[in-house]
Amino acid sequence: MPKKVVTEAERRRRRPTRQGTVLSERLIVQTALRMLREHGAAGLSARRLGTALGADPSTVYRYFAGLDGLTRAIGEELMGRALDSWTATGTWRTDLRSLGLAIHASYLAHPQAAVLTASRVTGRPREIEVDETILGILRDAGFTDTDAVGIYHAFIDLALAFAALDAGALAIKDEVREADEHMWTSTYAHLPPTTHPHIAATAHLLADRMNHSAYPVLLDTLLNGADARLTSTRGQDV
Amino acid sequence: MPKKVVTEAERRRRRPTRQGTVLSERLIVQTALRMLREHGAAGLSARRLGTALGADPSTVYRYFAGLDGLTRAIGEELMGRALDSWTATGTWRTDLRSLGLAIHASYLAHPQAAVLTASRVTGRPREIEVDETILGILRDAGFTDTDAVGIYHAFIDLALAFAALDAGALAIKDEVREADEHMWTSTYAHLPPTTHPHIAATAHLLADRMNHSAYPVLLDTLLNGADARLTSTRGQDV
DNA sequence: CTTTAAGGTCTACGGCGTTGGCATAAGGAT
DNA sequence: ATCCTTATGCCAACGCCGTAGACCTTAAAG
Repeated sequence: MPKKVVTEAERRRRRPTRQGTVLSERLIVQTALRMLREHGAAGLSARRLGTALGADPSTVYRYFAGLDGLTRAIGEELMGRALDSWTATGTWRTDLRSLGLAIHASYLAHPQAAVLTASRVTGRPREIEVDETILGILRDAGFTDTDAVGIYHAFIDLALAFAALDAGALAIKDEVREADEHMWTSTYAHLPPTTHPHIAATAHLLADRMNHSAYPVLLDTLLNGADARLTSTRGQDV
Repeated sequence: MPKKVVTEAERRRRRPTRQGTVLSERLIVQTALRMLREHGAAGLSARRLGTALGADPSTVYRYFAGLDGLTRAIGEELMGRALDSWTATGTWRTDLRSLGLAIHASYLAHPQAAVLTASRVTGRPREIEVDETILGILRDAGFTDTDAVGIYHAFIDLALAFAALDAGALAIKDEVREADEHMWTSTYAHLPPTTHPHIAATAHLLADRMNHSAYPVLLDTLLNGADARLTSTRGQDV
């Protein structure tokens, strides 16, 4: 890499762009998010981002090590927003549930961005903060360290996996506009009972279900399992 | 699209390529899978695929409507392989569990391909076959239609979401080769207890956990929930 | 054996990520 | 106030990419 990427904290000079805008990591990330929202996942490119910023495309490389670095920063931003929108109550189950939903919602608010970032572990500050928070909730609730780590793992991966999956579905809908939307009422509803009896019998229910996320149900299932584990452990070693 | 895409069944003439190979959807999909495995997700391009096939890149467009169409065919292939590798025993819980693991494993066998396809619903035959199978298992087991559809939804989305998430992690590992692999033993292990007490306290456990998939645990959690639901329903209306 | 059109090939377009070199002005030192 | 250094924005260019349209060749239908 010929260009040295300088971290935001060390950045000293703030030379305005030819068109007058003053760049920053924050501005670039937010512009990228806006472009993703407006023009879809394929609408984000270094060149277009440059134009949108009123700067040369290559300038972005002074702030991020390639578009991949920008992508990770976007993920970090979404994770941060989830955390900011969340408040603790002190009840572990309530807090975990709302935190999971907050993460899911934060990503789904920017489906095109989520598709790019949700399956990446970045190790950046806000992401670590989320991890610390989850582990704290669990350990404070009385889970053993082993249980806490196991549940934490399932919890965070479930949230991220469904953020990615549901965002993918949303992003496609946004782009193909209904071409895909009626899949469950078109393709699946017209399968003959002779070859596909079970789909045919439940087609009306499927159409309803499949256009919503399965995440809340699975989250509750996970929390139920954790709850059971907690009470059984309490019974054992207290 | 200037090139009319002909379905495999209607294809009549099989003109060999300049270099002698005879093309088919199947050959193209398998070549693409091999390229993905050997050169990573970025290693698949129409041009490289053409060279690998001994054909002009644009020939691919006679078989698939763009690389996106090829991608969907690859997903269909992976789903088909999962189904072929699976055998029913007649016990709903055993069968669902093994089917879920088969889907997950089939995708993870080709992480780079899975990343591209796992979050796409294609509506192609083998995918529909899987859906019909799952619904059949559940309805035959005695679940009400409503429950069956709910569990089916959670089940298939869980499998696909984790196929995508875990494949993403694997694909990155394959490419960045350990740069990312030791994240949990490097970044997270060195966080000071003062700022991140919970991560610090469980760092040794985290490193173990985070390099494995949370999918089996969540799958079992889901099946537990389903089982409970089944017995409670039986109690009610039998 | 002729005809016809399927299907492989050629060429070209516009866009992409990224880089190395260059110019200029911001900010510290005097 | 002036100079100096160097951070940071700009430019031009490289080698890729997906894919459209015209063309050509040859398998098969009659």
